[in-house]
Amino acid sequence: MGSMGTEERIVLAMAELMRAQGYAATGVNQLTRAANAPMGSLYHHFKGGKREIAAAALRQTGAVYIQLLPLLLDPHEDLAAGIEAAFAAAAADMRDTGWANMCPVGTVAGEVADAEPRLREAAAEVMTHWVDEASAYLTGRGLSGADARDTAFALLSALEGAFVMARTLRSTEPLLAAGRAVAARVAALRAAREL
Amino acid sequence: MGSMGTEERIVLAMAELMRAQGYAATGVNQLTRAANAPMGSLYHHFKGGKREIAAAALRQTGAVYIQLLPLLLDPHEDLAAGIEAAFAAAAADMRDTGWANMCPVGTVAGEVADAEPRLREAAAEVMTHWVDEASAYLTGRGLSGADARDTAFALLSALEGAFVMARTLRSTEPLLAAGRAVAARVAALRAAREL
DNA sequence: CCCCGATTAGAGCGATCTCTCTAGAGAGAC
DNA sequence: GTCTCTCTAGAGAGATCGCTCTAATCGGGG
Repeated sequence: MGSMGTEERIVLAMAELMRAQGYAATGVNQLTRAANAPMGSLYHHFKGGKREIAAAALRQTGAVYIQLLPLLLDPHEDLAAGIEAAFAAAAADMRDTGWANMCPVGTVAGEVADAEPRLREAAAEVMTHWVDEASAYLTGRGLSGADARDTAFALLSALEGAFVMARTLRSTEPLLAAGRAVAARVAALRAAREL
Repeated sequence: MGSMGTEERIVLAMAELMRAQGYAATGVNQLTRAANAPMGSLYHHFKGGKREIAAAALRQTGAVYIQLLPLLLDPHEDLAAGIEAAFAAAAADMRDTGWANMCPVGTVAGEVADAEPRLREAAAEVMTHWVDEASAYLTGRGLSGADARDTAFALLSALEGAFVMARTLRSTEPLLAAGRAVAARVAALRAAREL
C-alpha cells in the first residue's frame, strides 16, 4: 500500500474497518492507525470528518463491487444457470475467506438508515447505481426493461440479505438458496415471454 | 408501558434503539433514559452489561418476528401468491411507517458478525429459529423437507436484504421484486413435483 | 537562496463512553 | 420493631470519542 496517496489510503482503510465492524464502532483514532495517516492529514483531506470519509468509502467500494456482476455472469450462456452459479461462487468465496463480506455497503446501510441522513444518501446513491448497472446488463442479456429492473432489485436484495445470513450463520445455505430463487424468477420471466 | 417490569422495559427499549441506530451507536445512558430505568437497575438485572442486554433484545424481538409468517400466509390458498402478497404487505407497511424496519436483528447482525462473537451467536440462534419455524410452516403447506428448508433460506434472505434496500432507497420496489422471486421459486418447486 | 501553499504531525479539548460503587428505599419474615 | 434481601438511584472513575489547533516539514517557482 506504500505507493498510493494518503487520501486513498484513508478511504480504503475506512471501507475495510466499516466492513468488519460498521460505522459507529469505527473511531478516527483507529482509522489513523489503519491508514498510517496522522490526524491532521485526515481532517485536511476530509473537512467533513468521519462522516465524509465514510461516505467516500461507501461510494468508492460500491462502485467497484458491481463490476463483479458481468465478470461472474458472462461465462454462462444460460442466464438463470449463471445467476445460480454466481451465488454459489460467492458462497464458496465467503466460506474460504472466513465469512467476511467483501462490501461494507450492506453492513453500514442498515445501521445508518434512520440516524445518519448523509450516509443514507451515499448508500442510496450506491444502490441506485447498482440497480442501473444490473438492469443494463440484464437488458443486454435479453430481458425487457421492466423485467430487467425487477430482476436487478430481486438479485441485489437476495444477495445482500443472504450475505448477512451467511456471515451470521457461518453457512453457505442462504446464498445457495437465494441464488436458486433469483434464477427461478429469471426462468419464469423467460418462460412467460416465450408463450 | 407503565405496567411492565424494569427488566422487560430495558430489553424492549434496547431493541427499539438498535433497530433505529444499531448496536455500537446505542449508549447505556441513552438506554436508561429510553427505558426510564436507572443505571443501577440496568447492571443489577444484566451483569453482562450492554452486550447481554443486546443479546436478550435480539432473542426476544426475533422470536416475535417470525410469528408474523403464518399470520401473513395463512389467508392465501396459493402459497406462491401468498408470499408475493406478504412481501407487498410488508412494503406497504414500511412505506406507511416512515421506512422503519420492525426488527433489529438484520440491522445488528451485519454490524457485529466479525467483532462481537456473543452477539453474533445470539443473532445466529434467532436466525436458526426462523429457518426452523419457516421450514415447518412450509412443510405444512405441502413442500418436501428439503424444499421447505431451501425456500425458508431464500425467503428470509430476500426479506432481510430487501428491507435494507427499501429503507435505504425509501422505495417499495426491492420488497416487491424480492417477493416475486421467492414466489417464482415456490412455483417452480411445485411444477417440478407435479411432473 | 527565500518564500509559500500544501501536507504532515500529534498534543490536547470538551464531551461522551461503559461500567463500578455506595447509599438507601421497599417488602416480607419473625 | 429489626433483620435481610432485592432492587433503585445516580454520582463518578477511567478510558475513549470526534475534532481543533499550532508547529513542523516538504517541494517547487522566483
